[in-house]
Amino acid sequence: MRIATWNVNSITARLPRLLAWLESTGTDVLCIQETKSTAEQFPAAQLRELGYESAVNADGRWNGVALLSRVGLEDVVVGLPGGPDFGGVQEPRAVSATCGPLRLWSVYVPNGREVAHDHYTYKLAWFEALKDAVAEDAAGARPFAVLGDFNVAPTDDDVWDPALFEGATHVTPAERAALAALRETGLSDVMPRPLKYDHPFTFWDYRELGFPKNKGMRIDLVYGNKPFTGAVSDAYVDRDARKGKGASDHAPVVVDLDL
DNA sequence: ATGCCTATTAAAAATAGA
Repeated sequence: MRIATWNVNSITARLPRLLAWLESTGTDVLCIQETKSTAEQFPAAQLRELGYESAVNADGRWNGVALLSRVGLEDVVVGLPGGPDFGGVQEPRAVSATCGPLRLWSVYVPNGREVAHDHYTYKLAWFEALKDAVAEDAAGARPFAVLGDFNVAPTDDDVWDPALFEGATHVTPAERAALAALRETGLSDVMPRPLKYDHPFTFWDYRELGFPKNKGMRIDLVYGNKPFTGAVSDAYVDRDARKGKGASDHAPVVVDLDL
């Protein structure tokens, strides 16, 4: 089975690429982030023509997540139970479902913006709620994984120049401690292979030649429990999907499983 | 070439991304 996670930066703008990518890679389950759509605008019909069912949590121009599956999609949970509000609302940043033998989450962790910003406090609270929400499944016997845009670089090796990130979000001890606490529930970071260069970056800014100069970050992660990681046969970042006109600023992380 | 930011909302400029 092949599963993947991809921050598409607008499902509407990315739809032609997304459909072609699903067909060319033969992906069975895809976790999507930043649909930037309402649930009504989500192209469920076109995806169904390709054989995928959709579980969507989306409400407008920002955020939005989804799960696509052609191996079953059951017991869908929309949202992060116990998750914090921002601006008085629960933003659409999580959806989970059972896809064949797997229990999976698609998550879009809040960015944080700046360390002094309310959004950063919100980010840490969101991580705390995520940890509590997944703990039981993480410790369970069923293959389980949280996939998505975590908006944290787990180590200094996961940014192209750690010195440039001094004092910025995505690299702070508190954010990395939140990741460690999540792993403590029984999850491990499934490290993908880079298909070029030394680091499996998953995001490159659109500005200043980020991609051609490989000024990237690894912030799109796959956190799986033991039954999940034990079934992993390969994992890689599909950097080809970041090339050319009309690309997202994130590349997909692909995981192959012996399941 | 992998190439100097993109998407949305809304009708110009603001917001968000990281």
